[in-house]
Amino acid sequence: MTPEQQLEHLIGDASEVHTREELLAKLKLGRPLRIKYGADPSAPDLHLGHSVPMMRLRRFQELGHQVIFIIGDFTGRIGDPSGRSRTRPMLSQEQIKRNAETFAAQAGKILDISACEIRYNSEWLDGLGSDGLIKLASRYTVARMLERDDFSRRMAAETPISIVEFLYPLVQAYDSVAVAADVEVGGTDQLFNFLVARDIMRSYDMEPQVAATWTLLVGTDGTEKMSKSLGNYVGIAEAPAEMFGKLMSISDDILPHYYALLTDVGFDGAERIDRQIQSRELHPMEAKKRLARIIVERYHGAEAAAQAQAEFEAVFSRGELPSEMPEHRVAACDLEDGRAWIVRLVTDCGAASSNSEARRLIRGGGVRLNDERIDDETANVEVSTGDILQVGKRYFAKIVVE
RNA sequence: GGAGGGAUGCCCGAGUCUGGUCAAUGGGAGCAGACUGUAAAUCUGCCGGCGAAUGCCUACGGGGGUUCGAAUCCUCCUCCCUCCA
Repeated sequence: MTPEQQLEHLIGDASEVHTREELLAKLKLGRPLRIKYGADPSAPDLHLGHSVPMMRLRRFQELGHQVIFIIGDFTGRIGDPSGRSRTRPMLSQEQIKRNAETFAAQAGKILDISACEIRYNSEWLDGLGSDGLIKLASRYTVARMLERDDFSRRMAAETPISIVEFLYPLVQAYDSVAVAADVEVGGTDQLFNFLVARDIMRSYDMEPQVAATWTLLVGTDGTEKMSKSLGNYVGIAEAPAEMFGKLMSISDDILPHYYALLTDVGFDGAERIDRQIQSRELHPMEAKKRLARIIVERYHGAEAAAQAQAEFEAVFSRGELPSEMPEHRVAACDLEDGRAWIVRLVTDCGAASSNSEARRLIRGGGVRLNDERIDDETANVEVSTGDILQVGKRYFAKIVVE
């Protein structure tokens, strides 16, 4: 590949790059570039949102560049303001260590983790000292800090902004100095931080890193960005069936968005699929199944993906029972004349978190025993081994009396 | 340092002047049901906990108080915001 082709391959689908010219110049040097990616020390469960920049990192890696993961253990102790309206909880050192290990294990599903450099930023930040920190802070101004959209929004909304939040971009910028980053990649929410890093690097007489950001993946709810705390995520480590199901439940509207960011078809391919759907050549459900198949395959292999699809079609299209169901054991001595209170049954098997919730589900008609709806919350139902308890569309359990 | 405003359920936000009828109006999110393609849209119900139930417990930033009774009144504390310096 020529440097120009490499450029296109690497950042062709990025939403912002500062600057393409600089990256091209760096690629022409012919040496392995140092590609920085800041790993969140508080989110050990990676989801598809994380996979977007990571898939791009893999491309860098395939072209012989050096990927550097920065575990923000130091910054994790401060709390990260990026794109959120609330400061994060602080984490303990052991917690961070454990998270970093899960991170590496999960990231390894996307790229070659053994070829990555994994660094903790406490390595250089602990030794910085208060004078070092103040000197670092003197390299930037409050006015420039306030340019950040998140800060101005929070000022307007009268929500507090802590001073440490001003420090965070600086410290993160210092990471780039410490590892001599050539390129930093991440989501668009990181753009501000990346650009601060460019300024800070310049002030250290270093060549500024190239900042490349990709659109944030929208969550399964179709509106907010994918995040664990919003519960709209598909985890990389999730079981094939879960993954497949979650992907099938996304809104049609975001289907092209998912294709573009999560598969190799690219923006053009995603657009083509969208056109086929518009012209009714392709059923949206079919397009969604293909997408789910591709993604499950990436994390679990072709066989598991095929199985997940078959299972999905059986359970949700044809209304059959799942091939595997968790067993719910009931002690015979807890039964009266072979009967159990339906509310207890639903709560005990874990389908409801409280009796009140179980009552609601029952009243709402969401509970079935052997395919028969039970809507009386006071019912004492006869149970025996092999009975199937269903709560909502997705929860099934096989009852075992012992 | 001074002056003023505020803190309510997952989130937003009424209620506070004129104490009880407040588990607390309304919206959003969420859950279940109907319709479907486990899509969207729409419609219906639910939406603190425990109880078969009259009911009981916990909850309106925290403590103390007034009262038969407090989200609502008094008091101290904590935190946030705005303006001035």
